[in-house]
Amino acid sequence: MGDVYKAVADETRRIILDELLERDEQTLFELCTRLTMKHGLSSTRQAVSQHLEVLEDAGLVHSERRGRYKIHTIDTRPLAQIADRWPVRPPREDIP
Amino acid sequence: MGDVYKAVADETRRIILDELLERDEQTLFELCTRLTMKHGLSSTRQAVSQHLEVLEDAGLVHSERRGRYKIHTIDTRPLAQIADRWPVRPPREDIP
DNA sequence: TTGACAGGCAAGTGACTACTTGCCTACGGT
DNA sequence: ACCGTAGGCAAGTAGTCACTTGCCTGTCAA
Repeated sequence: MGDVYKAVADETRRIILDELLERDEQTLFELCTRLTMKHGLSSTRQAVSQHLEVLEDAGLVHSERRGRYKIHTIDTRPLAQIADRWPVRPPREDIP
Repeated sequence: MGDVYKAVADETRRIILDELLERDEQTLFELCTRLTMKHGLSSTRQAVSQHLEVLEDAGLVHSERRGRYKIHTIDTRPLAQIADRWPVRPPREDIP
């Protein structure tokens, strides 16, 4: 099982998650097209494919083959461990 | 301003955050000692110092000089943007 | 004031990582 | 059957990152 933290450490992978959150169940080519069109990224197909592999290892994306297409589905649940590990609250204020 | 995602991408930095969450306001040497004793990490002082710098750039740690000591305080608030960006909910289930 | 302690600065190194390039496999339509 | 499309499989490369090493600065106690 891959590292969720390392998965979201890359900005391109974060944009892929954004894109899948906005429109779930996209193929590799759809994602490539949208990354170049909407986000101005000039990533090759292989680059995006490798990013999706990392996201899949982290459990953030699931994939399913349909004919000659590979459909990618987002799963944000692994991100919950981040919020669970360090509860968000204001820092200690030192008032002398 | 540094990258919060890159800051938590490293396991040592995550352990530092754990340690600061359990006991806030530690010096560099205290953190070094606890990392080696409690977590079995053999990090040098400079390594931990550089990690703290990354965490500070990301806004996750604030530091304050007191005499010859440097006190480190945790601030988990920058982590909220992760939960905000991708709301955690179950993935789409395909029931044919 | 001198030595010990807490920390900083900066260059160098090895490992990892994002990305590319080139070629190959599989499925579908005509 | 054949061509085009969607995707996979490496190997190679350039850049980043974690970590070390060596030396320097500042602070407190005796």
